[in-house]
Amino acid sequence: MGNNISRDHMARIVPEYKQEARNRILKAAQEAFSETGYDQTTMEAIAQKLDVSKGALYLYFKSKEELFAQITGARQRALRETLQESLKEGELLECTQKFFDTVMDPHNTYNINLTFEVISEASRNSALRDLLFTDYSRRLQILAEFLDEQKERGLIRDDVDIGALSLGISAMFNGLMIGHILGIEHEDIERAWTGTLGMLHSSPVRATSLER
Amino acid sequence: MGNNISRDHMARIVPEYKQEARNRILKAAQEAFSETGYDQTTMEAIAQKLDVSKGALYLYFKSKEELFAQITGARQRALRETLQESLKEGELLECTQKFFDTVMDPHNTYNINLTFEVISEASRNSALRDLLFTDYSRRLQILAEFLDEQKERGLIRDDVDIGALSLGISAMFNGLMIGHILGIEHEDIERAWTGTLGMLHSSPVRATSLER
Amino acid sequence: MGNNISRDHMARIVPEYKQEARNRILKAAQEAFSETGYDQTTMEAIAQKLDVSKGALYLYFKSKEELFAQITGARQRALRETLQESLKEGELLECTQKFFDTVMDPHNTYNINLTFEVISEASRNSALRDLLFTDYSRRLQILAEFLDEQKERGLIRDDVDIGALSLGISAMFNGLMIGHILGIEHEDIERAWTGTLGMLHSSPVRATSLER
Amino acid sequence: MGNNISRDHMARIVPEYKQEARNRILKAAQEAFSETGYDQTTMEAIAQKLDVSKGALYLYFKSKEELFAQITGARQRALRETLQESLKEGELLECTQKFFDTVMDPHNTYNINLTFEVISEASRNSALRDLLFTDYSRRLQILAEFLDEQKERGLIRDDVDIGALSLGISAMFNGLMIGHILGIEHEDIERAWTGTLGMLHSSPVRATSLER
DNA sequence: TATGAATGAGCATTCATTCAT
DNA sequence: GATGAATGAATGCTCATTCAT
Repeated sequence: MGNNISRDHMARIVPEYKQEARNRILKAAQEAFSETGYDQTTMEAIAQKLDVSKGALYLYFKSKEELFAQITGARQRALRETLQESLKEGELLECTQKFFDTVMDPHNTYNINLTFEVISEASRNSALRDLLFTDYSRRLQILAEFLDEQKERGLIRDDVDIGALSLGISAMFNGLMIGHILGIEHEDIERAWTGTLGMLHSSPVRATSLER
Repeated sequence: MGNNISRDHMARIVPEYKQEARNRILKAAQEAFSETGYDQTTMEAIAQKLDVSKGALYLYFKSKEELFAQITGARQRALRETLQESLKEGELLECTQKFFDTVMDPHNTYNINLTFEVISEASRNSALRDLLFTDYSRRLQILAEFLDEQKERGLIRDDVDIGALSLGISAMFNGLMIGHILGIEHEDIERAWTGTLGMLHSSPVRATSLER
Repeated sequence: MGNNISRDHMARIVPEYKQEARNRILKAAQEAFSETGYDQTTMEAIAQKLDVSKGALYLYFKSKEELFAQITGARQRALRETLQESLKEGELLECTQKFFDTVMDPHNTYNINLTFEVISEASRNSALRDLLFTDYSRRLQILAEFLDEQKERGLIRDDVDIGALSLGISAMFNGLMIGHILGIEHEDIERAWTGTLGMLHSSPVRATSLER
Repeated sequence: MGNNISRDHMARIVPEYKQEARNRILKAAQEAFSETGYDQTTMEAIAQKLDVSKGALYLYFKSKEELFAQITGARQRALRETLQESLKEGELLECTQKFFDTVMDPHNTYNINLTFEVISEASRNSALRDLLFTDYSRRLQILAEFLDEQKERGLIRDDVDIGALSLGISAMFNGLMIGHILGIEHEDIERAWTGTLGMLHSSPVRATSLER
């Protein structure tokens, strides 16, 4: 009788305890939400995953809604960091491939299924929508800066509209995640990703060859 | 007291009556689901949209779940038809633009919001997932055939992997719908769509010109 | 399976059915509230008294709070009517005695215990307080008019402040109800009521006798 | 970290400490109960008023119920003392006026609102009811003795039933407290109190003096 | 065919109380 | 003595579904 949320991991009195407990809940809740969806996931189910009472969850989050919001926020941050990390150096194909692999990696915390739960919810919840919009814009900005640099280095044709291209690329990525959820083979998705990006990428090369 | 589902539109005894009533329900339900999401939409709300009793809905559909499934099926069919219609003749950019405009048209029955509700649900419901997968594959097939034809007509480079390209294009389309939901301006989305497709498209043209 | 709230009393389709059902719920709820208090009374308990499901209650009242408010309103109306009825004709002692007996009558719908539940609640709920204040004022008005008439008929001394007297009398009545709840014998309460009122009443008589 | 209940007021080891702590809790709890009612007041809220942990309350009172019972007991004692103090010397009107003013004084610890919370509870809890009955009887006794004395001094007519009168007077007082809660103006209440008592009081005096 | 009253299982949230530290 | 994390039982309310009429 009397488990505690971060069982045997940390003494209940140390200050880190609360943060650790919150994180455990966030993780379990993300898992649960991605398995059964926001509405169908009960607080009871989340508590059971942690072998803890329902009441305990409310010591850390004041409602199911807040729990979900926190998860969404964390996911957005994680996604942005992954993107920044991936685009640190290298060429377009290589970098996007890195991003792609990291996000698609099933061991990753970032759970793709949940993405559509969130988007679905955003289509009716303007606060959430605004949050996602802001984050999405920021990611587009990061990608656009990267592409600009590539352009300067002559790896992308001069006449390319970087704004359009970054939105196009990010859209394709999101779209492939849908394909992934629907059961498209990983190998097909990867081929589409590199193949299509390759087409985009190769054009300037050809163009360059023209200059000869 | 007591409207009936196809109020004065058709005699209740003729066989078409039943179909007509079903369609009215499907339409109201799709609207309701896209406004409030599957779980948050009550049968009561759907019934109220039709000015009909809750019980009446169960005369035509055996459960909320079946109602949703039927809607999904109808949406898939509609989407396929739109695609076929759009690709009937013309060139890539022109055809995809037509498709894009038709689907994005807010007057269209096909409600984009609902798409993510469905995908979200599919991520946990394998029967639904299989249904969507089949339909998605069929659409990819249609697109691939179209692209093949373009290739034969020399409008696409010989070395392009059509399977990858069709998946890439369709993914981009889906991804742009996400952007749309999140509030990206319609004009930006259109620019990304035509811009990126243009890049794909133009390369072979350049390549072709080289061969001369 | 499938009781209905006004079991065998009325067909479910007739329009009076709903009113009848509401009344039954109001009655059961009033009983329950007076037995266990507002907070401690569960909707479940009320439903059980009626041998009905909890959900059924919500077909007639949108919340526990509304149910309580309706009961309070009905009680206020009943009390006013009793007062008006009692003061229709006769002299002070006789009339107030009639009022007293009617309200104290345990067979009466008006449940005294509940009164203090309501007052207690009113001490923190200004909307309820305002409602009670309005009703109380109205009753005071009715009593004052009665006393005025008595005064004109010479049954009450000329120099008596009718406003003060009516508030004093009504307060005494309310105070005796408290005594009743605490277990003071009915006979003692009655003696206090008539005895004290008698003192008030007799004064003018004596005064009158002075005029001889 | 960790205030203790009688913060710096007293060393924790001395025996008085415990009593001091109890009193602080009783005071805070009475305040809380009168603000939000017994059921709606949480132990958490009481603890917060004292800037103390919930658990601490249980070191001094074994349950919420006991806490409430102790408060009730203290209130009864205080009320009796006030009554005795007020009736020590002087005439009826003067004495009762003193009592009235003391109890109604908002700076008084004795919180009127709570009275009805207690009565309400008593209507369903026989142990509490018995307690209140005993105390009430004792107060009636004190008042009766006072009135008897007044009678002997010829200030009250010989034929007055002192038992009835004391109950009547005390009831009127209680009833006026209800009026006070409902928002009757203080001045009206006072007028009713002195006015009605004045009638009781003056009549026999007049009558008596006449008969001589 | 259509109604709408009724059901009953379910769920988020609250809170008095306990107890390891 | 004091804390505060954790419990677990409760409770108001909802809603898909059924069924008598």
